[in-house]
Amino acid sequence: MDSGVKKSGVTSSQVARRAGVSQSAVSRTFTPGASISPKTREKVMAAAQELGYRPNAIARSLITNRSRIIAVVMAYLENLFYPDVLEELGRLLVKENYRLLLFTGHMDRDSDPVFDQLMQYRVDGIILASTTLSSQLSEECATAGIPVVLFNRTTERDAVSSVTTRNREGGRRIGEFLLAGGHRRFGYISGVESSSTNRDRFAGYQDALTEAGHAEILLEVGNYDRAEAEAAARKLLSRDDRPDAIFVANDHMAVAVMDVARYEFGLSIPDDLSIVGYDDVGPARWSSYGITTVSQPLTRMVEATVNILMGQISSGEIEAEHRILSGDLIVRSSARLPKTGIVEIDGRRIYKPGKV
Amino acid sequence: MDSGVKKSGVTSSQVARRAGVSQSAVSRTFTPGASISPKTREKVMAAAQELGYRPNAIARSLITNRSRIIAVVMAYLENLFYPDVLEELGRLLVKENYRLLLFTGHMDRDSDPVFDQLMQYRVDGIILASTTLSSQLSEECATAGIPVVLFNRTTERDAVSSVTTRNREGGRRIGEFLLAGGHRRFGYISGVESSSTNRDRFAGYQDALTEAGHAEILLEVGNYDRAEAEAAARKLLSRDDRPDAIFVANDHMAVAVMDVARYEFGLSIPDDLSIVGYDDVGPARWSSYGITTVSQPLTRMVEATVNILMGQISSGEIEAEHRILSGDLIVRSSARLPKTGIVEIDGRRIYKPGKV
DNA sequence: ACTGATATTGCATACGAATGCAAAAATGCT
DNA sequence: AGCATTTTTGCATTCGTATGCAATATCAGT
Repeated sequence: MDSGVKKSGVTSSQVARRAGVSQSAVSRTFTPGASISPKTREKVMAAAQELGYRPNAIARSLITNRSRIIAVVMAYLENLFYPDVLEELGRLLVKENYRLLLFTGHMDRDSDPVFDQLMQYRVDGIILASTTLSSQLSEECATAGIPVVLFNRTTERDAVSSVTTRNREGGRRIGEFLLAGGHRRFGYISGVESSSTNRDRFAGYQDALTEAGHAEILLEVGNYDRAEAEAAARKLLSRDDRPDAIFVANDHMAVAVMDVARYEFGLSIPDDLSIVGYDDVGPARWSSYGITTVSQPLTRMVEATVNILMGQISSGEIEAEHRILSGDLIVRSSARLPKTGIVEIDGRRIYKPGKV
Repeated sequence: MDSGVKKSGVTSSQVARRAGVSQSAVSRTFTPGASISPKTREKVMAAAQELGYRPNAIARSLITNRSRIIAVVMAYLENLFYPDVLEELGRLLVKENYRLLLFTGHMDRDSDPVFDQLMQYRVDGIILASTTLSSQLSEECATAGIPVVLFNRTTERDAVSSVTTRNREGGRRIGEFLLAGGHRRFGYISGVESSSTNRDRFAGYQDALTEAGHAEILLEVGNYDRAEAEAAARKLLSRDDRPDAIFVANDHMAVAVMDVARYEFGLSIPDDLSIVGYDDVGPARWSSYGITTVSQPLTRMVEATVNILMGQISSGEIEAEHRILSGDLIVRSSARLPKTGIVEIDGRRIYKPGKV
């Protein structure tokens, strides 16, 4: 019943006794850079091995005041973009010897419980990747002296760090692309209207169109939600002046919109209708969709996020930092092609007007 | 500089001093069920409010020996099934006042670092939802006295709890369905061959077919991976004796297989080729795919998982428990229909042979 | 008002590891 | 060998909270 059983209640003191050294020696053996002779380290390691000892991270954090835990708040896993982010985050954080505490679920007005828990676990940093999150939460965290990074969104007051892409530029490029493709009636299916990402993408789109004299954009709200996007698509597509080009605020919704267009309205894409998305998420690349979309450089975004956090954690300086990356308009088959401006780079077709 | 700043280093002692009570009183105020008078609780609460105090969960776990953290190991987020699981897990665990520590990434042979970290953080329970995980890890955890639940997989030695669905039955039903649909040449694209889930699904499929005299199944390995599934599909579909029905071990791969069949081989589904998947994950329901598939009752699976964990944690008894749920064969449009056996329940079409 | 029972409170200690400090050991140098 | 210097070691304390125990306060009943 207790042959190999090592009901991990093994403490450093027990190891110390077994190895014939002090508890400090054990601690130092497991603390990189601590002063310990090879000989005692050897002894300690042996004893630790036998007893199945692992340092208790909880106790350690208590005294070091570092939990080595990063909280990730993410309320939107249906959109594959976020699982991808999560996976990449996991990879990087592990490399930095950090753990990932995940908080999911929409916590609209009711953000307090989450905040409470973040605080209770004394996480070393927080990544907010939830578009629907009250921006109040981020400020609270920042006030509490915990490094916070907004992922793929910003707030007006830039008191808190963020990592984003040039959404406005992306929206503009989409507008230009559709104009160059000879479209005449433009639609937009929005994400959550208050989200910075949505606002910027739309603003850029609008910029391009109005400059070209196309003031009118048919707008419907999709809230980044599949079902709502479908409903929005139905509304747009049953109009008499049905648009011949729709920019959908992200690929997650664009996929739904394409399905509605094809299977409910019998439209042929891109002949009857062009659709452009945003994110370049998995399904956008699937043959059934082949969505023309603006890519978000996920890996680099995650790198930047982790980088900011690590910097702030080690320096203790929490100065808001804003990393803005850029993506490309990746040309596939969901939208009519302009005559010029498409270049091929690394096997990907990219729209770069003027730079031909 | 220190107006509202509450650099959360606030301790119970500080609150105690402020409230004019002992540290114990503060602790008791925040410990449900502890002996404390309404009056002092009031005082403590007020002081806590002012100082922005939150009990330090780390310190608390140290003494209670409960971290209220559940580790979730999940190495496969590309398959939307798992993000869905994750979201549901988050929901339920939060309800039980537990936090979710996420470990991602394939840790094939090299499972030790993960295990180490699980142990170091003294998690109260572990959910293993990674098909590629060495079954050794689970045993190690169990040995260490931490409740472990395998999610959507099992091991031979049933020393560790698990939650699964009747995969063998599901595979069999798929076989029956395809037979009833009049198919003649059967293919199978497997998941990770060593995974229990894959083995069971295939075994059931095989059972049904061999009983009907169809001994031969054309088999290719997909490893639950999109790219590999595509390759497998190409192999199967370029054969002279191309199958007219393929069971793909999960929907994640089935989607890829459909794309290859349609766009690379110009096949019409289900006229030229029937495809059946497993899981009933999001994309299976999208109009572009409409995959006929066996559903896995995700919500109930997650409930069962959390339920087992909570039971074991509170009782301290770690007796392996196996919950086996069952799903339905949901009929959509990716496979030819049999003449009989399809019933409609709650708006879903389900294949229930014999029970017409 | 007095007694006995019950509800609250504070004291002191424990949890497991990290670390400043001083003692001890090892090392280098002449 | 003798001394100075560096490295290693152990002691004692600390982190923030929970809790057994004894002391104190509260209350009900007569």
